[in-house]
Amino acid sequence: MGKAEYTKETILDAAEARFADAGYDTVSMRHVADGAGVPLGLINYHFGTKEKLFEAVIARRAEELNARRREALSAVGKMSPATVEAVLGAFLRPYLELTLRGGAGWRSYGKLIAETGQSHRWCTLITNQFGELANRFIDALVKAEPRLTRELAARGYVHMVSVMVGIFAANELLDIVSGGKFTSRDLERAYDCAMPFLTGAFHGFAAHATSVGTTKPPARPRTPARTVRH
Amino acid sequence: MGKAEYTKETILDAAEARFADAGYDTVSMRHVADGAGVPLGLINYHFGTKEKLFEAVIARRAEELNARRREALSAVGKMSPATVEAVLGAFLRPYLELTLRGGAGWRSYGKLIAETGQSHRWCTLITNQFGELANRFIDALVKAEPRLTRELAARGYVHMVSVMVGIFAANELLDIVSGGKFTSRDLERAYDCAMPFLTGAFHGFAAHATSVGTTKPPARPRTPARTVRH
DNA sequence: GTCTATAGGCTGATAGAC
DNA sequence: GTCTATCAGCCTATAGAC
Repeated sequence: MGKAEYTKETILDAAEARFADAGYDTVSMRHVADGAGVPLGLINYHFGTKEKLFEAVIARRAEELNARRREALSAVGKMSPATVEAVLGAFLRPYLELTLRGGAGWRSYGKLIAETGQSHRWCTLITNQFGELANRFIDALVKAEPRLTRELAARGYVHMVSVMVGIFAANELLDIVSGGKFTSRDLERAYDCAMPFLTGAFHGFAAHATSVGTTKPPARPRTPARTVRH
Repeated sequence: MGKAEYTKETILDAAEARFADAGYDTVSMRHVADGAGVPLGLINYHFGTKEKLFEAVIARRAEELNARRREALSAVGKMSPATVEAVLGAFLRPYLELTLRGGAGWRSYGKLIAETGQSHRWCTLITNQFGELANRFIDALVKAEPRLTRELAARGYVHMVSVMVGIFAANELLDIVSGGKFTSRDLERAYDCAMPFLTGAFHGFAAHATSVGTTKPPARPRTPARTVRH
């Protein structure tokens, strides 16, 4: 690695850590420069603007995460029959493994994309990086559970991302509502629990596919009984 | 309403709308002042700091939302037997109804608490306002589905909040992964689909309660087969 | 309570020496 | 490629006239 490359990586490391901890807006270019031990001007020289720096942070590790997910999904495709659970695992487990055992950089990155991925502001950036695989996972979900309409599979995928984000963003809601008895910091445990939750959710979707599965929802009384019937 | 009260409400209205649209950090006190049509100094006079202004925005409508949820939960408690679905509806439907039919202010507020509620930064503020009811909903979930351990009920509650947040934050992921075929803007439809998803999820939790329900997870092989067994 | 003016500091970005 | 010095603008918050 050339010296310039090394400098850029150092800057990206510092930016990644700071952005993950404090968020894009509260972190200044000076904070990043201090964290990386480089002068301020060097960051603009290498990355142009703050926004481009952020995009570079997101992009740096995206392809490896995508590759691992692609690989895991491919392995699932060779199963017969592939289960919904296996498809969900192919999406979530690479993310979990890298966050837990990929080192400090991946730990920051995992938190960063969780906190970034649900904001309207960076939606196009995130979907540019990770959206490519989304439809292949949705395809796999429909294949594993043919009762799913494409709409329900897509909605389920989005919900799964929401749950994932909630787990990895470490927002401590679980700690608070459980009075500290359970902690959101144990990601292994969170994963083990999220899995039956999500598989159950998709089974619920499949079971109700006939009643909610049309693109135009069936006419239903407006005020009372908004509830979907069993 | 006195003139000063009216001024404060006007400021809160403008702050609510701006914060919901652009986020706390990107909105300046000057933006709020311009939006409200009042001079900058008046905001600091009435609310002190920007952070306190934000807290006042969140607090203003919190009690009404809590009251409606409390009422709905109380009605569910009189059902026999209460269902998981009914408990979830008691949490989600007041939020949906106010967002859809409470006027522009509630529409902004619904978006704002969705975008705020999942961030680490405002976690204590949000749980101060909405955490009180959380344990009553968790209690109701356990009562409706006694196979749930308290841990699973708490985790399920948190996941439900994540899904809710994903729906109301309008981050357009659904629009993108579905190629515009389905839209995240139709909240009624999103609610109707989220309901069977979430009830299925809790049923999945209940069915797996014996295998994942202990506080200390059972010993399980580290590298392969992280998957929870059926 | 309302409004104006301004203090004091931090921001992203750049020009220019080396 | 690296580093220093600096620009111009925006920020929150406040002092003081009315």
